[in-house]
Amino acid sequence: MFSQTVEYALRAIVHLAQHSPDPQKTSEIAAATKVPTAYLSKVLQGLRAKELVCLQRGIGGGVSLAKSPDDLTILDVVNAVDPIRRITTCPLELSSHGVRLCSLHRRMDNAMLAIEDAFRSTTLTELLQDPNPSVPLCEEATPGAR
Amino acid sequence: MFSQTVEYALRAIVHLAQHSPDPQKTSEIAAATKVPTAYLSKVLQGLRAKELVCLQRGIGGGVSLAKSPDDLTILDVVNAVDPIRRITTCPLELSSHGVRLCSLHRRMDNAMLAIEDAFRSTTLTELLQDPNPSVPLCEEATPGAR
DNA sequence: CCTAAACAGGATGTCAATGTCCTGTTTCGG
DNA sequence: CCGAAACAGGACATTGACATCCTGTTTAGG
Repeated sequence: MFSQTVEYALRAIVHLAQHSPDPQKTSEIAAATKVPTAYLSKVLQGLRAKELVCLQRGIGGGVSLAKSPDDLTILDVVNAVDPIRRITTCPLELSSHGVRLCSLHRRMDNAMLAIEDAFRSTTLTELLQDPNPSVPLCEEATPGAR
Repeated sequence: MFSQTVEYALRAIVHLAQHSPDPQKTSEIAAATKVPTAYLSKVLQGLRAKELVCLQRGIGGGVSLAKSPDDLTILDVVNAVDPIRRITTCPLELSSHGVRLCSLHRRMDNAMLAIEDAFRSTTLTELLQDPNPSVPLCEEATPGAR
């Protein structure tokens, strides 16, 4: 349903948000998010192209969010790497369907609209503040030990 | 978002439902739905494996629905050819997340759940009875003007 | 029983997504 | 200025989705 690249991009952005505004090295993100380092590098370049992250070369460099976690939604990330393709015209190219989708494609597009809306309404900050015992990307502290 | 194969399968099923219970030849379905004939054949074989359609060889043969359009949902078709993969365990394999997904994956799974529910609640009969000026797969009659 | 109709299914081709590797370029700190 | 750190990006490998082609098998009907 969602591409692997979307999953990777979201993990990376979440990791960055957790450490915002400190820059993180690609290798650090890769290790923390269990994403192949070399591939993550490509994914991050895609995020930079959409100006979601800043990439800084050289010693002390790394990756940082280009905008506040308050202003960054899940949809921003998804659309940056693998845009949700809404159905805007009849896939069969029936001219009379044009903008007025038939019941089948109307329902399929409604499904995608629902996802778009859900993702647009969730910011990174909300994700991290979610009262959920499992913190994104993080193993829970083991109660007894540690 | 949805694979091409899902799109093709839905078109074929809709076409069959429109002509139910008469069997249709694969080539007829292909022409009506604008799906490559040889590929449609494979897709239909997948639908047969899930017992959604019956395939009959020889003269007078063809493809027919294996169940009533009343009992056939969009979800049945989607899951037959390209199942919606819900997120049931942490993709990072964090043991403490296990069944209790973190906020990120919880939201992603909720999105897929919403689609599942929407598709499960729509039968083929409902699709065809939808008060929509555009009939699935069919070009509208051109009424002189407009 | 023979033949044409119609599906069955293996072989093969193409392409984009995913993933790896290696070398180049930039940048900071000393 | 020099060198190590860190990203940049091209080349390449792998895999599965999508698609085509061709031959085989089944079946109804004359």
